[in-house]
Amino acid sequence: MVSEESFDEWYNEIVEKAGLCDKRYPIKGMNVWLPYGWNLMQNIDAIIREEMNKTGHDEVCFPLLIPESFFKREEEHIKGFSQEVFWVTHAGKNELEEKMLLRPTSETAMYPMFSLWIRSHADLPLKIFQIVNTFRYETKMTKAFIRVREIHFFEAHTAHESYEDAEKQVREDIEIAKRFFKKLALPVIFSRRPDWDKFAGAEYSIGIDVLMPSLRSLQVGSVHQYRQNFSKAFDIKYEGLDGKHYYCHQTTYGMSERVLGAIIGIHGDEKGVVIPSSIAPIKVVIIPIIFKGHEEEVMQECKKVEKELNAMGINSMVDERDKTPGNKFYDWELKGIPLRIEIGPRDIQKNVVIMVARDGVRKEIEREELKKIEEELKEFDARLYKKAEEFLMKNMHRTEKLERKEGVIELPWCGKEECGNEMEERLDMKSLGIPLEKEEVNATCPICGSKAITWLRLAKSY
RNA sequence: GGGCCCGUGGGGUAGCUUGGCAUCCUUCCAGCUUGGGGUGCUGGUAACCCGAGUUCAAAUCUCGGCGGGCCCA
Repeated sequence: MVSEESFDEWYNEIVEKAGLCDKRYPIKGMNVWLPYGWNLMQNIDAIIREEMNKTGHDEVCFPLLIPESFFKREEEHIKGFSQEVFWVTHAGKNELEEKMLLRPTSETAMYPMFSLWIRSHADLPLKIFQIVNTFRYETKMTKAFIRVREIHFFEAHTAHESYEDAEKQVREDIEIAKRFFKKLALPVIFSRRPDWDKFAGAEYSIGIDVLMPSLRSLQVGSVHQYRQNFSKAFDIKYEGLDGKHYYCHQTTYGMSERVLGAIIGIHGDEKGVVIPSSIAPIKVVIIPIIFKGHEEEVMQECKKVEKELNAMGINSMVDERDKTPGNKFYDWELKGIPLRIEIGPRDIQKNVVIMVARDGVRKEIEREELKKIEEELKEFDARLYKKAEEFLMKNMHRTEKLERKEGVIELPWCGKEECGNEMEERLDMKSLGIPLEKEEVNATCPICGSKAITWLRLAKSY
């Protein structure tokens, strides 16, 4: 893992060096996705798409533009976003009769349509999602994948008959998130955000955070319970079994390319990024070790191995470029390909291949036992997760005294906003929120001294 | 919201104080050579963020814009 001090500089360089994005596009916070980076993002999307399909969500795609009148319907929501929306005010030279905005998120685009779609309890639950770009005019410093103005956004929206149904959805979202982040070898923390930091318009919000090597937390996802806040504003009603009309209960679940930012940050090292096999476009790269007089023989063997691996469903590629092997090693390590196989004349003679994992594990594998590679990929992912989890555990501190520490701190909290704010101020940290599982706290709030009712997590965050 | 620093070939830089032919490394392209951790040699392509001002003359000085980075609230 990259050291705390050098992390930010390392990150800024590596995203370009590894071919993930090009930051030279001249609009702040809008970068070009390069083929490799986009490929990774698509593979991440494919995992969440699969989870959505498994849990009965249908994919949709809403228009990018939202009329001003839609956007203005929910008061809290506007307050939260009005400072950062991009407006479309003209068509050619003519001013528009009604301004339109680029969606900063899609509640206000979707919910007027929900109101048309939902008629009776038989239409519920409604579970949809989309993966689209959203726009937020960030004034702070931007950072590739972590703080951008055009966001590659996944958002799931659901509508339910009752609060309890919506609560079930929240629990399902958490389970989806657990499976999702596990596949990416990312250990995450779920926290119920304090009220002063919840999503604009939500009843409550659950934040999903990771801890970056800089010991700052990064929010990589969120689940919101809206209760009837939006359905009342957007008139989303259904007819119940009793013939009466009720407002729906709603939830959302959102994530963005920050997930990729987290993968880069948490798994990466001095050599470059490290990609878990679950999303690696190429899982095994084969490097021919050519010597004069053996060119044909080595290349043919490499291609045979490539073909066999691909037949097993393991995406593989022979690097045929006219470069020296060492050069190729550095190249693929920079890009974070999980496994490398080296084949030279010596190996052909011994009937083996040399396998080197991106994290340094090196093995000789019998030519007949290539299928072991599948297992090696799984073990590689498992090692990534374990290492990241150890880092997180090492840097989560539960303490009863108000003292500055790096990473994530959990302090006993009485639940009062003023005490939470003072903790933030005195520690120079932000609240992540409280643990989802209730537990007894036998301690007192370090600010006011009254009995604590929960733990409050704090961290410096991105 | 407030403050500070920076912008020179694709990437990294020197030059800026004291205005006058733009330095070096790397990448890239061609050829030969080499090939189990950045092979060597030869040749080549390629840059002063944008706009205005001062001046005989601006990468260099002044102002504005855009972009990048850092710190504080």
